[in-house]
Amino acid sequence: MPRSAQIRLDPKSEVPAYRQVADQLRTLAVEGAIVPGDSLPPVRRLALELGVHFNTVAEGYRVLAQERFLEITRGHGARVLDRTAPRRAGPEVADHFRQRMRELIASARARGLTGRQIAGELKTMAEGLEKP
Amino acid sequence: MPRSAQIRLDPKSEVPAYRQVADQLRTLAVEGAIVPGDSLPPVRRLALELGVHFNTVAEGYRVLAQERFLEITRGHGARVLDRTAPRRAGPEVADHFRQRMRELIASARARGLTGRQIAGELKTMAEGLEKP
DNA sequence: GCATAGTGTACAGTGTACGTATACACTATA
DNA sequence: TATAGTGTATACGTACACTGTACACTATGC
Repeated sequence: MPRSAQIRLDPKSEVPAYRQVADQLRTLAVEGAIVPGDSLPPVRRLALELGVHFNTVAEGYRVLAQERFLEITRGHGARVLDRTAPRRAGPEVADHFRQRMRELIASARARGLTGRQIAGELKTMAEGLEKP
Repeated sequence: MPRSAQIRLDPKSEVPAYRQVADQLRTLAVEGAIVPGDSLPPVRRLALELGVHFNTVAEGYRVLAQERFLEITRGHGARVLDRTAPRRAGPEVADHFRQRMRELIASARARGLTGRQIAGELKTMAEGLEKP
């Protein structure tokens, strides 16, 4: 894993630590910051950096292994897989995405972000997705 | 609460039920589907509809009451408040929003949604935010 | 007034999830 | 083959989610 691809845990978050690890690694993989063939740090080393127990990191790795993002082998470490793109998603995936997005936006507005600011963020992300 | 403003729980979700209640009500409030002065259903009735215990719904109501979205009074019920807009958000709110959004997008792509599809969703929402 | 129904609240009990400690099994390498 | 480095398995303490039940407060009809 390139040094630039750092992950950070938020102790105040309601999301459990092992899932933060999984979420952030998945994001890095999808965005191409880590690519197939890359080796992830050993659970003990990453755990030390993040300030948690190595079993917590291992659990995060296992989540991603189950999603076919990683291949884990004893004594060898975790390696990023060349994940075959899943077949076209059904409508429930888009529905779920929309709902979570609505909630996330509502939460941001409730915390003082304006519709204008949020719209700007969304457009920036949309552009990044269309012209990578 | 208008009948059109339905909320639904996903039993398979990793998000606890009481937080699903809070998240969805917050979304409805921010989007204007429920407005100041509206009365929410009694916890026992909503709980029956959702298939959970009324204390679970009550906990969700309390989350929103703490955020100043609701006023709860014994024997009276829960009423939507005229929430004064919070002062301008600091940069950490936007940062947090961006990060969560990245993870949400990555998760959707991992499930088969294409960048094109997601970009379309984002644009639609951005437009909805700018011209309400 | 008073009884009664309707409302949210408090608190204890149960099961589950999270994070940790520790011992183990497998692999690489000298 | 010895040893260090890797992930795995299991047990345990703690906190959390949800429920059951008893309670307190308010509204309403008589």
